[in-house]
Amino acid sequence: MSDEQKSLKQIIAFRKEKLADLRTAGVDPYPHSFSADHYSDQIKAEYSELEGQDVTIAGRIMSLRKMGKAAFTHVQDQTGQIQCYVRRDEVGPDQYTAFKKLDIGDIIGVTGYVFTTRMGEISIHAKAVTVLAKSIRPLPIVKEKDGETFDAFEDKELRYRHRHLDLVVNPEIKEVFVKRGKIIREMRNYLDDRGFLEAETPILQPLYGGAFAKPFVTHHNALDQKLYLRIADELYLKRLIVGGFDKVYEIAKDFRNEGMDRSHNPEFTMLEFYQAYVDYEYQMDQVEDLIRSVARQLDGLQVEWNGLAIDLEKPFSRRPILELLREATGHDLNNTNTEELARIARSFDLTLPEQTNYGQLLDLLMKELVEPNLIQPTFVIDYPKAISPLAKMHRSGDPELVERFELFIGGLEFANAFTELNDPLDQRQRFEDQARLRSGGDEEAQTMDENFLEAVECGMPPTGGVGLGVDRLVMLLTDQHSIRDVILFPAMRNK
RNA sequence: GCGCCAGUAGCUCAAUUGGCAGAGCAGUUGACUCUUAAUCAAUUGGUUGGGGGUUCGAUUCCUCCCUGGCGUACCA
Repeated sequence: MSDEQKSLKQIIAFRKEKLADLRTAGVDPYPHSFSADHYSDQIKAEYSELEGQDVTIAGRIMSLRKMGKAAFTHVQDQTGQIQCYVRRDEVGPDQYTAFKKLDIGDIIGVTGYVFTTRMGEISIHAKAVTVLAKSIRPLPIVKEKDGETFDAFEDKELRYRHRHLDLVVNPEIKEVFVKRGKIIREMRNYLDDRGFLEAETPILQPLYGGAFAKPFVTHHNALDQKLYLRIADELYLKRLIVGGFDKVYEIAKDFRNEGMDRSHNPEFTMLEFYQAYVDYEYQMDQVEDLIRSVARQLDGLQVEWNGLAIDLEKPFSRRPILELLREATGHDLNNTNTEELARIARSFDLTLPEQTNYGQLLDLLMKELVEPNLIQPTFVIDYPKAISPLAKMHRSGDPELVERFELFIGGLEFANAFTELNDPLDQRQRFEDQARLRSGGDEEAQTMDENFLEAVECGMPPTGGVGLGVDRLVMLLTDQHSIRDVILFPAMRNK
């Protein structure tokens, strides 16, 4: 492995020597604290007031140009970089000797007055340089001239595996994670302002449910019992609704043991919120409003994503799934059976899985023929009962339809929501139907959850519930096209 | 899971039909008190992702494996 390479070892050995030299010279290379009073961007912004004034900054050495008895260095703090001019006659021979032992990557504090160099760069003329942390492992060095970048650190694998380096060397990516923080904060604010309770439900669950997915399995030693990492928190949050909390939400890490690609990470963040006495129509309004409210905290309601201009301001359209499928296939799918669906799918050259059921076929048709075209925000509504075991029958009286919506933007699914099924007998029946699918080979069919059913049997108020993919919302609002670029430490194979 | 592509120094990349594994930056030593890819001089650094094979000789050809990227399938 590259860590074992001789030349890297050599570099580290040299740095350790310098570290020892510093200690010999009476310099503590790892002091316990330091007080800076300015950030680099602030000094640049307030240059006219600060010129000639003393400031103290702290940060990492990103470039170093030593010239005998003087040197220039760029120091990077949380806000950016600023150049420091260090002159022996100014800082004194002891500090200058110590300074000469420093490397790119070391953390230092600099006190000095603000000035502009002959080349016109706002800089700090150092009066004192303090070593705050010596680095012994080299940083990838990115250089730049006339807007051209040299030796960029851009290997995706290295960036994801060594995110600390990525953040140091490509500081522009910090913006994505700052925005991610804002998005989540605004979600909380939005729901808190409307009287929602933030709840925490189990991640380790004896039964998993609330979505169609394969779980991660683990084992509790003391209980000698199998546990699953949650795939959703739906069933627990609904128990809280039964218990009398009328508005609850959780921003939850969910875990699904499935493939990973640019829109799927095995652990991902989902916002789920449930509100008693409202239906899915109310929730459509609320989701629209929530997304707008979050977008306003960032760059506004006109969003550019993946080269697509997406308008979050116009009312999101609401289209029944069967209507969309009729437009896409030319067939009225009301009252179709599995065989007819399969025939239609084949007529569009879609490859069908060996074993397939009605719900999976509908899903396939949607995915292939409809979803990629749902660029502007669209609520797909009124799903077939067969693929919605937790959603309530449609008020229209159609025995095949439930009150459910999914939100699509840019061809990606962002939310899934129902008027929640609160008829305990119907719910039991649905679980039994799922169990049949399961024994028929559908691994993702949901499992009978007696504890949940018992709760519903105690009486659950009419409820509207929503699940919203947080990572995807971050992707949309930061114009990132891979989920790995909105997750600080995306899942990677063990090396 | 399947398909395509890639892996050479700490970083970014070369290496002709199979013929001594190279450059820039970083590092080391020295010079240099307004530089900014600092400059100048000298210099260190390699099990070419790993195993096996073909060959007098493999970074190059074959094969298996590892890792990643992209696409595709399932899922949000």
